[in-house]
Amino acid sequence: MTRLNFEILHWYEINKRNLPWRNTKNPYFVWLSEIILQQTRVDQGLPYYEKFIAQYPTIFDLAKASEKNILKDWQGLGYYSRARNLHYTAKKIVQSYHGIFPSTFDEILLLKGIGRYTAAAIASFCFDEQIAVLDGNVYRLLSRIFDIDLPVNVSKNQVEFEKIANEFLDKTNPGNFNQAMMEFGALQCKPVSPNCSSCPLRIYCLSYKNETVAFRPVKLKKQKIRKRFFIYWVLEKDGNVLLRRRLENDIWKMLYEFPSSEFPNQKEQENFVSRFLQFPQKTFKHILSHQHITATFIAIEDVSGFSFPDSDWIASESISDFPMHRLMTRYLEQRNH
DNA sequence: AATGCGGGGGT
DNA sequence: ACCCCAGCATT
Repeated sequence: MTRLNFEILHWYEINKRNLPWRNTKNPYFVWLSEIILQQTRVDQGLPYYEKFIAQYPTIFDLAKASEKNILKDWQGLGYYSRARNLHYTAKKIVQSYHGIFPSTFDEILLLKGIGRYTAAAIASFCFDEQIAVLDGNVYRLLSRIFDIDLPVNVSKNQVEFEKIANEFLDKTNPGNFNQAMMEFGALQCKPVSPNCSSCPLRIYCLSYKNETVAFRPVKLKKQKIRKRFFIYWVLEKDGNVLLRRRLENDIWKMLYEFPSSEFPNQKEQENFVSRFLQFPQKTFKHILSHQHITATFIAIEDVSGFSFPDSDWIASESISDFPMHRLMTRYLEQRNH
């Protein structure tokens, strides 16, 4: 145990948040929490975790649920493939493992929806395996402590970071140390304006010494944002509304929405919309990490002789039974006012 | 090795 | 406008 390890563990004992998945070694609970927390802040994921634990107390409950209901409970959290893989893996563990969660990194890694981070987290938290987790917090913390200028988002460098992380790992209690590393990154060694002035690692931190804290971790380029232009048809007839499910390999796969059309650019969308000014319209700008969507909802009451393939009439009052994406719920919230 | 996948919060 | 978040699957 180095002085650095000790300082991190000491800081953790004093500053750690009391989170429900920290009070258990049940791999089902830990797995569920880790899937929810992938690319998701604790504050955002916590209510979903509580809901899933209440709704599906065991992996058997999750396995026998319908994908539709699981997606419904996941609604609003994003990255919906997480929910589909969660369901797939629950069924897999019940059918092939008699409901017993595999207990080693190598076995856990084979499960769908579980990569190197999540496998290491479950193996170390639940089964005390000596393997370091490597998430955004740990990349940042290691980059700063050792002033590493290797880009963290280049897969070749992942091997090097894993080597460093596993050497750094406190082998006496790997699960606790892994959580301490992530908590330290999340609360103390924050991405922007880290709290160096009160940092117990300051005297050991090479990037602090070299005044490169603000430039660590190094990341290569940024992804380009795609702009998209949608029309949504809100078609109603006899208290029913037309709904369809997105089956394409695209955003919001398997979620429900109104029938839609897409346009290649803003001009074509505006030209089209302008032909329907006699109907109520509402336009939303919806921001995803990787796409900026402009969507115009056109409401036509009592349509007749209008039909869309691959869509179905749904009773208006039961629309909330269907898992939908955030753009849909934004429209529905606005419409109810 | 590079790209796509949500939504919320921060600066 | 840009970054970040308890990453992963696909190509």
